[in-house]
Amino acid sequence: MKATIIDVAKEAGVSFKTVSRVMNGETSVRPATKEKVLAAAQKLNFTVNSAARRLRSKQPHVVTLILHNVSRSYAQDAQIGAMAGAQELGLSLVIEDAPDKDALARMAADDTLLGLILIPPFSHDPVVLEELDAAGIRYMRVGSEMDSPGSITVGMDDRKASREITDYLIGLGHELIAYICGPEAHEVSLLRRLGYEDSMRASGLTISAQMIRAGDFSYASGVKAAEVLLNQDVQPTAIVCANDEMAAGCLAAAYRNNIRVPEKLSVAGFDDSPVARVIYPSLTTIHQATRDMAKRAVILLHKNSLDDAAPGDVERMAHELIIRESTGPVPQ
Amino acid sequence: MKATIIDVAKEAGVSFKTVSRVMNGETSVRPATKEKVLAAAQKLNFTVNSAARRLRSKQPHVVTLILHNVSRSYAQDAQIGAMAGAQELGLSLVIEDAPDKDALARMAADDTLLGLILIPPFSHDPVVLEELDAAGIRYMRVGSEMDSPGSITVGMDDRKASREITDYLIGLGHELIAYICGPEAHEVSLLRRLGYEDSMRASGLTISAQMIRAGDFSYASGVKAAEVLLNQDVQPTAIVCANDEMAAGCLAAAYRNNIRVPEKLSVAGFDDSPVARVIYPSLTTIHQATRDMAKRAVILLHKNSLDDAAPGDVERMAHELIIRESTGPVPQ
DNA sequence: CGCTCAAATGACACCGCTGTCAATTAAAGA
DNA sequence: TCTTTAATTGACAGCGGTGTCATTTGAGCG
Repeated sequence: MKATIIDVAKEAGVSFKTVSRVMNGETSVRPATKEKVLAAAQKLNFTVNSAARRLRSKQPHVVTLILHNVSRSYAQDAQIGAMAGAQELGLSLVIEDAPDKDALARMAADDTLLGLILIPPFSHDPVVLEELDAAGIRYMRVGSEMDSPGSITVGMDDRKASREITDYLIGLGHELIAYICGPEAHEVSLLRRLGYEDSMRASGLTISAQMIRAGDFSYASGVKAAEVLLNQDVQPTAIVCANDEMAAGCLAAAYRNNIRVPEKLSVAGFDDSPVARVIYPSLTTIHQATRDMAKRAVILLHKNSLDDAAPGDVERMAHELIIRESTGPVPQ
Repeated sequence: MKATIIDVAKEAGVSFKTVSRVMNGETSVRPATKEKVLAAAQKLNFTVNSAARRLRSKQPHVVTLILHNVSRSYAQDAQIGAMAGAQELGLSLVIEDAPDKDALARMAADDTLLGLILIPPFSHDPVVLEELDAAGIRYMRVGSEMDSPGSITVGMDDRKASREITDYLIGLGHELIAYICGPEAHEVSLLRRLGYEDSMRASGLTISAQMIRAGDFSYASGVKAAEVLLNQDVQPTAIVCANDEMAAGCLAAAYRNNIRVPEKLSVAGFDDSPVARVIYPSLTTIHQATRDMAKRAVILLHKNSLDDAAPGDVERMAHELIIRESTGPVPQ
């Protein structure tokens, strides 16, 4: 039988209300008392019954993660990270597909809802954000830099990371470096492209429109863009892609065109998705801690609901340049 | 404000206990009364407060998914599927790393625990199963065929699927078909290899020890096994792998040995993991509905806890042969 | 038509915790 | 040392359901 707050109270020789206070970290408990209670709780292996707590205190405890394309690797990572965060805090995680007006209204009326976790593309969709603000629904954005009144974002420095990976290629001697963009609707697409341009500019290399191709994060779009790049008059010696799937597409295009990677062409990705490791050659890429970001977002959402944090903040997680086999020195 | 059982009772003109009965599907309620209650509940948009229900009725509501290597694609899929099932049933999902004796004892004592979901390799580890049986912990296995007293399994027919994909290659004219196994500790490894052998035998092809190589489901082991196969005196024209990652490794080895796939060599995988689609050439493989299996496992666990289902059952989910670019006719 | 007995319904306690507010204690000031 | 006042602590109700058991209802039958 599981110990209750009353058992602990008896054991510690205080009223059960005091135990409750300690368990909730309330300040008005004398240190000595607190100690006693904690010891008793430990001894009885006590943990609060969250069902009872939820029933009585009407504090919201549901975090809803809004997902659109569940199969994408970052969506999965976000889900897993968010779940870890929720589990740690004793919150419930609900996964919801892009909610319609009706669902929003229901959410706004739901006093158990702590808030939403938004990942791209929702996290930087002005329409969505506006609707949420209008409905008075709290939310936390993952992986977006765009400011929005009253919302915090957990992200990474996409622009800087993109610059780093381009810098790395330049360091290898490359000068004709092409870039395959993500979809324009994604804010990160812009940031990553800007990072590439920052790097090129800083090294005095020319940024040519011919070397920048549109993509949409899909493998197929990577293939297509690379085919164009590899068959134009001035061919790149390196291609930086806005994500790993498109980089995988580049590799496929190179293979079909009999261009060896990395001997004749270097290819870089972004995300460090699972594919980066099991493709040949394995991808040089940027590792992004999507899971940690999502987890952190849940934690912040929870904290935020307690002590109203500063709005408009961005919390940045570290990224890491992962060097693998798909990049090498510029061919002679 | 959310409607309570009492509101519904008033609206329907019955006692709140009757409403409770209806909400729990108890039989001793007259159809006419039930109708009234349901209508009232609908009208007030009522749903039971799960916190209150959990508090009072001490029925277990926690499902724990045992995971070891969270990053594996099937582990992620299992997690997402299990979560979907839990959400649907209003259960809580907890993720736990390989539990030690201590953790097991705690689980056995935890009367909120509905049961465990086990995926490979735990799901067919006799030691683990025995410990669970001894501790009296209910569990549900995903993707394992091995019988175990009192447990049900949700799986697929690995052997048949493996035979199908080999049959497909034979249909393309291949006769020298090699096989790269999964780790021996995994039961599916055995089943999949047997499927390959079934197919070879049925077509009157010789099963040569030289053509069967050990692997461990990792990319690296796929590379290694393929290197051996592609450099021995009698080289295969097709390689069947026990999973996609090893097939990706084969592709890499083929590339390094200048063997074009599928022109000179066909490669088949198993799982239809995300990598199968974004690799070049894309992998012919077996699609396995891991998510659905895990979800189903949760649902069965729940049902099972109510009406003690028949033990030792296996519920099979459909699989599908996915033909992509990595396989082709036998070279002339 | 009254009686019996199972089926249907209701009354009420209580699950384990938190909110409210009153009671107690200790610290500080007179 | 005795108030005064703030800091601690405790008593008690009640969150929204379910379990137990008593009560009412109505179908079947003599």
